[in-house]
Amino acid sequence: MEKHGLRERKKQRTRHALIEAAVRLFEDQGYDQVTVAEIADAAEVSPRTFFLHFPAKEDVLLADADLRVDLALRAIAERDPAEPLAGVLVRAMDQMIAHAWDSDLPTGLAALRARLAASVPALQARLLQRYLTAQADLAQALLRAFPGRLDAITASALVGAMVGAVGAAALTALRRGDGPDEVRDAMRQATALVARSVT
Amino acid sequence: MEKHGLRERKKQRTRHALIEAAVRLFEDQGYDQVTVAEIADAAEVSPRTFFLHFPAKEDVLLADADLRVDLALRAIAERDPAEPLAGVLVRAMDQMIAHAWDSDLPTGLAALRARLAASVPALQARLLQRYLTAQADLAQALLRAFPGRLDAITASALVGAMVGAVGAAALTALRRGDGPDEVRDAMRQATALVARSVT
DNA sequence: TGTATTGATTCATAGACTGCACTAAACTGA
DNA sequence: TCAGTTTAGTGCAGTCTATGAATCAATACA
Repeated sequence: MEKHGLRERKKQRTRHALIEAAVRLFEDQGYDQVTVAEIADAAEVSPRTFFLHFPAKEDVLLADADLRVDLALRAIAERDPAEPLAGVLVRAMDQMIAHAWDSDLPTGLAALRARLAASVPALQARLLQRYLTAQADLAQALLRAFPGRLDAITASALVGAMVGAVGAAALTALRRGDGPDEVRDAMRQATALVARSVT
Repeated sequence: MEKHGLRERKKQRTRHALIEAAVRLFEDQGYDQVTVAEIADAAEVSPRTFFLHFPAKEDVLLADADLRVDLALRAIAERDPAEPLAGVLVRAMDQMIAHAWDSDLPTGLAALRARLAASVPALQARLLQRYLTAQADLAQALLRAFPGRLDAITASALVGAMVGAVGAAALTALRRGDGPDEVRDAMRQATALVARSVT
């Protein structure tokens, strides 16, 4: 999996420089007040290069979202054949929640992203959109894991309910100023709620 | 509530002209291929005027979304005190589903919007964003309607699950080419599924 | 070493969206 | 009917995101 040598390392370095510059500038001045040109400038890189690494301005803050989805997909694929549907679903969601709070918290990225995502519409929208495409993959994986038990509509409705519930719970917790632990608990509570609809 | 005379009527006329022109052009050429300038031109209006009526290009297709949310809100507010939580939720969602299939189907707007929303990221994002703000309103209404029964997290998780499930079910049905009736049934099935998590 | 990749740059351009000054038409009250 | 006020719409200049094309320069690899 690991790509080779120096070239790749350099690429990652400018990528990180862009992310770091963006985070710092966003923290100081707010999302809308910072232009892509300024981010590129702070990272000592051409503005064009920014779009070589990220398809849009928002994505600089969503760099690692795909990774989480892979975790959930693996959780579904590697299930114990005896494990019930509800258990698999909850475990997959827990993977994502846990990873979010493990990997991003130390860097402080999670807090910033949460704050910005709650207040900047463009970012909020892009985040939701990511979740939506992830939903399709998760639903398909679930359908494959329980072929006789589920149809396509039920599988996607189930995943949609999970993601929708967790997202909504997280957002309301964030909006009322809860700390990371409380937000995580709210998300877990939401998964438990939806899990009850699967008997 | 009704604003007075001629001025307001003229304003609505240009608004409708813009919507109609946009829909027609989108249908013919696709969302990305049509510029705001072309829409304005077809509506015989200045490009600047477009943004006087709609905050962004996407919103010309989402003109009536708020109306549906009001229906659901009213369904929650005017509930029979004896009606159980699950019943109120299902009824509120049914209101939105029914209205969508009554008002937009005849005009063909629903089909176009669904098709475009599935393929145009910008539109998808804006649509999701609308759902999100609607969710917050619905959750609040639900919380008010069942003060002792629910907390803020549970209320928003419940609404999130409903909207998420219905949205996902509709999208998968649309993606596999189902007709309007089948899509509506898929949405109803999703509401029933989530309703089971409320006991 | 020589050649092919490829990350990054520069230049040019499209298109969404905004601020501002302005016109003309529609409302208001006497 | 005639002032004065409001406001939908216009025109223009400008900002910012995003993309395409040509090019450079450093790395990879034969």
